[in-house]
Amino acid sequence: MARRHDRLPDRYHAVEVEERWQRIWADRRAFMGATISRDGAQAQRSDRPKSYVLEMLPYPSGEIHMGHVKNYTMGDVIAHHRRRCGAAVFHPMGYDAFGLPAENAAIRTGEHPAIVTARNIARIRDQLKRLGFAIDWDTEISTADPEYYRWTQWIFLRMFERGLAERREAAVNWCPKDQTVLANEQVVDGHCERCGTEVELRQLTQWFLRITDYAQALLDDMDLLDDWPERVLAMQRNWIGRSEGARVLFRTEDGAHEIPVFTTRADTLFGATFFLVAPEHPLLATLVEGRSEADAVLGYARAAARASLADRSATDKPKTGVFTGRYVVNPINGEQIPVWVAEYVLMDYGTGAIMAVPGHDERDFAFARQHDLPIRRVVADPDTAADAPLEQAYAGSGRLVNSGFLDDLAVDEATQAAAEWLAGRGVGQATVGYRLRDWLISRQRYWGVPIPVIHCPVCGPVAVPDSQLPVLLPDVDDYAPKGQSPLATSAEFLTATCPSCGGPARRETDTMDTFVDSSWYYLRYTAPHLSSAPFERELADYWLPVDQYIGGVEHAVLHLLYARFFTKVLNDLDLVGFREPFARLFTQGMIYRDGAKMSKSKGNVVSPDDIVDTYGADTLRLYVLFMGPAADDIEWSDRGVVGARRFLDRLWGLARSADPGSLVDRPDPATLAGSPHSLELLRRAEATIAKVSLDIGERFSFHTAIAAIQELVNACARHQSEQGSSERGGQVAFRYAVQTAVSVLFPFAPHVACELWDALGGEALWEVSWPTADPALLVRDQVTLVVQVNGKVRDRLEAPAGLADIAALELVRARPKVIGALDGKRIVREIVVADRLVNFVVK
RNA sequence: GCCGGAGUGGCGGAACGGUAGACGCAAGGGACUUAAACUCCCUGGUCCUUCGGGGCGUGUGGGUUCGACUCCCACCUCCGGUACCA
Repeated sequence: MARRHDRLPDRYHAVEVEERWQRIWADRRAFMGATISRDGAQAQRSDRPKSYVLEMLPYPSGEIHMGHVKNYTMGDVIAHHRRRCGAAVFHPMGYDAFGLPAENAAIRTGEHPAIVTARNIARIRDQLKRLGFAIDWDTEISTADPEYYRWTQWIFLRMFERGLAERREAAVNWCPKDQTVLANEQVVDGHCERCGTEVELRQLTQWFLRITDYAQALLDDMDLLDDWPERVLAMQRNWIGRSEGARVLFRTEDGAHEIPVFTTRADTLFGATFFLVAPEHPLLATLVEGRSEADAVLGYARAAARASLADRSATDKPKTGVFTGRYVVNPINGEQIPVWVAEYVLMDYGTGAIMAVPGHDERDFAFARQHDLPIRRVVADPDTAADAPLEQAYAGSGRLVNSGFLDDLAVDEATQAAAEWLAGRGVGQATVGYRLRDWLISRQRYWGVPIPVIHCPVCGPVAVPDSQLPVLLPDVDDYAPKGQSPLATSAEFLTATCPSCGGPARRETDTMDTFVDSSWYYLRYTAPHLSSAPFERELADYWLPVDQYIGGVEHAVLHLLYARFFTKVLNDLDLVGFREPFARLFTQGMIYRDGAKMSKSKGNVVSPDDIVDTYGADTLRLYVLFMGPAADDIEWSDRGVVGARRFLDRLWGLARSADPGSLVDRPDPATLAGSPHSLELLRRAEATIAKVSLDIGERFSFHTAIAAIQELVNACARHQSEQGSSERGGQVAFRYAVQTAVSVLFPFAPHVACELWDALGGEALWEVSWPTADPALLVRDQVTLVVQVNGKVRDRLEAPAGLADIAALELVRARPKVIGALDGKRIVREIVVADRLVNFVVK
């Protein structure tokens, strides 16, 4: 390649340098060749190890923010490092392009969401390119592209065939502002995750994906996720909420109905003094039919149904309830206990009915006190009498009392004995409950994937045949939500023929939750243009699981759980050969400013574009990673950016003083004998290689890697000012050190690194093998020995490395400070840590 | 309440059980400049000091160890997740 300058300009003009190298990389297709051919037909056969580096795909809201910059810079650093270490790297990009913001913009302006989205994508693509990310742009995808979403529909149909997608009535979360239902995971503290509006519960017929069928698998396979952050695993574990217990059958006093309950405390069955059902319990109306209590009970249930989710789930209010006038029989002792309806019993956990044991459950205790129901002790610790009254629920350990055949057993023994007893009589059995609920995916909104189903009055819901996919989004006049999907306003779309009986039918008008789209995108990248299938198994099995996935922790129980679920389903359908999509996960921290998350409404946003304009993309990339540990939340500092730029300026100046010339090999330390500054610089260069390799490759500690490069650059400057260059071999040592700094800086600041590498006489730095340190130069020949007396530092001295303990002691004892510190003391013990310290224990 | 994580200078932070504060920001002093900016050099935890040094310092209190920011126990504070889940 022709040199552009005879020498580097004396000033570093970042934007110019960056535009130049972005052009060169694009022209040379620098980051694309290693992946897959355009039609996705064939993976490039390679004996190199593969590395799939992926960051969570952005929602194209119009602008990228600092969080994106940090996210994609981290991925880019890893991709560059792995590529130069010899891996075949796959580093794709796409857009999570369906969703509410574009649709809401369309409602305001009348512009089609597709146009809004296309414009936003173009803008974001430009911004990403301007930051110089080494992305394989040939594999770019958009989830709103019909060629993508036809496969989202296809996967849905495979789930439908297997009974994993089903339509059923349930109490669901309804956001009155967005006019749509929401998944459980999208409700935060009773409010809509998107817009913050209080969520209502509505009884509706909706589409669900049966993620609960996979609750145990999602839990079990966490064993495969060693390299996931503990907190994400903990959140998922928590969310799935497995609890072991028993299902116990209670029968109404007239024997007409069976009502099962779930309990984790089967041992306390003798303590059940009343029975509660949720206001939504299907048997409730039947139980009170024709009774004087009916009005009160059903009125109570209706009021509960009207309450908001936040009100329903508040724990600090009185425990309300109404007696139904009915009784059930406790199977363990034949006792008849009254049935109440109570709001605190949830229809969607367990069976929607519970046996209440006020003596040993805090909530039941409160309810009993409130409504004057009996409280009976069935567990007592060794210091407590069996008939001691309870002033509060006792949930501790102890032995059973007042419990017939369970008396004297410990809690866990009794739990098991009770379960066995119930099972033996066919009135119960040990079982496992989960908190996880099925994934509600219907959305009554326009800008999403149409659910590919036709409703036939004769056949019911029928799958759209694969040959008719994609079911395209129709054009509509008005995108505004009106409690049903805008798709329903298109008569043409609505009218369909039943694929099964050929009769007139009606098309499903709901669209899918956008988290469905992003549950499989990482597979599509491996064959982004394939027209015969969502992906090709051979390619998917080659590239996946993702070797390094990077994103925000806010998706811990959303995207990350859903994607794991999808992968398991696809594995069970024998479409992929792996059970987990992301082998290693890194969750980055958020960037704050003025103590708050950056947001337009708070007016504390720093635009990446502005920083690039002022300092350059390399400075921005360097700074977002230098700010602090990548996993931590961190406060943005405008001044801090300047430091990153100053560092690049300093390196530029040093490279300029070595330019022009050609690359040098690592000098042989023997040639630097008698050149202490230069030998020291060489050692520093080697130590930097080792440190940066470790920090990028294993520790995810980018800020310390950058600090190490800064130390090397400082050492180069010192070498210059200390006349190190005039030493024998000093010029070569200096060139080598600068060259090394540029080489290892490359993943962080690729443009300026390429420019300087070019000036130093190198070529195509992105393809140059990652350097390895000479181990011989990593061991020091001079060390600082620390002398302690009783663990307190008393002296420090330079000594040759590798001294025997005796020699070290002798050397240290001769030091005046040490003599002074030991004067008049009796040495009890001497500890020598080779090449590190000597500690005298004295009295 | 339960689960997870974190507490180190003015600030972001560093430190295989072995020199606490690397690197950077901000600050003070100096050089350069008519001046400022840029750049470069020096200082920098804290208290005492006879200027040699010395005491105290990593949220608190204990413990293990020759030696603890690091390991163990108890606690405090903050952040995140979750919560009538039976």
